[in-house]
Amino acid sequence: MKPETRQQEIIRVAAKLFKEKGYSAVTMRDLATAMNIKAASLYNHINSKQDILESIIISIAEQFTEGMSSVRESNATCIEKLKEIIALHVEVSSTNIYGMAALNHDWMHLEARLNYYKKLRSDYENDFRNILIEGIKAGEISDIKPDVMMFSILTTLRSLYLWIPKKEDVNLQELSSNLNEILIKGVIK
Amino acid sequence: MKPETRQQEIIRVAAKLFKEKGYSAVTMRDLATAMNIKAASLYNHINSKQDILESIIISIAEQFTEGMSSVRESNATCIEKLKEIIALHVEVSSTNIYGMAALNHDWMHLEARLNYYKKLRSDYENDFRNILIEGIKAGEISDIKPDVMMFSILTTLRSLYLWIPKKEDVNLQELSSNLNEILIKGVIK
DNA sequence: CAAACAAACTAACAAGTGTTAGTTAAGTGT
DNA sequence: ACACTTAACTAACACTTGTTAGTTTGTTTG
Repeated sequence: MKPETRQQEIIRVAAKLFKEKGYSAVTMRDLATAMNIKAASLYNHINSKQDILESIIISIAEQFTEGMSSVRESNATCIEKLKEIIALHVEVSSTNIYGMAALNHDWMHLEARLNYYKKLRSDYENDFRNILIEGIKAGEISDIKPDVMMFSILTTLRSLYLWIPKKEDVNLQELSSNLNEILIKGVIK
Repeated sequence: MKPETRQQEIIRVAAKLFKEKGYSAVTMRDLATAMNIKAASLYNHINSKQDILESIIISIAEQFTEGMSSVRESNATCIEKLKEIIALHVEVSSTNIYGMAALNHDWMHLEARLNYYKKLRSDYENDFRNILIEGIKAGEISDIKPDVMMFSILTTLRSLYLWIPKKEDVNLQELSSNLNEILIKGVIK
């Protein structure tokens, strides 16, 4: 493990502040104070406030895209695929607690890369929906509107970042298996 | 139905803008433009930007508190109570699409009434958790960590505002019953 | 008609915004 | 010893922020 660069450190601290107050409410002076330097000094390491937000969000979005690509190409059953998706969210969320907040709350403040982000998200949702539709065809999954099922599962998974840090001793394995129970048993026939 | 006062109209339009960009990113000039007046003119009707946020959030939070109070005092089974909670969220969310966004994203920007809001929220969650715990004792509900179940159900319900407006012809009755299926069947033993 | 009110306006302010320019000082590699 | 890099600084910029003061205009009410 290479030590964190100053830039990465700034981005990490920024993500934490963004989680607490939201992107728009965090000023470069807030960020500088949290780093114990002056606002102008930040610009030795980063290009702009926008850039910080972009690198936080896009990096996570791409992790999800990659993860979904693995799931898509596995030849597990649809229920197994759902479990893989749950594990993916637990993994990505637990290693990006602060970034997930920015992704969920502040994606609309992306500018140059807004459309790219939206494409990643809608592709992800399409893959998700297709898994559900296949599962319904195969008789593995309840024949309820796939969009409602997807919405229900996905909003829970997308909000994990709110939840994981609350419990002192989150056992991620246990959380994953609890979510498997709760989310799947409502979907499986 | 009395016609909407100018103040209510401003608050309604503000909620819409808050949903799109978040409280902090919406300026009084944005709001004024959306109302087709000048920023200063807003102050004939409202006291401050803060006040707008407060009245949006607190009003909804109190609707949930009231609704939960009905549920608490009914003598239905725990599963029935869960269904009542789902119906409550569908009802409140569908009639406050924009306000729900502010409640979910911008509650931390409440100032004077932040603690009041937090109390309402934690009381609500305690009532919710107690219903689950009772249900587990009574053998109606799976013996999984109640907090994880609550988290899963509640984040789905809290995100309804993101979902409802997407579908052109949301049949709220149907949505409610789909959610009953999906959320409950994963919890019931 | 006169008084009161509702709802808009212009002008301004003090504070805060992201960002740039230019400088300094302490290491690091040759 | 030398240039290079890293990481901080001060000072300033043009612009935007929420908000206040004071005024004008049309409508309602006594």
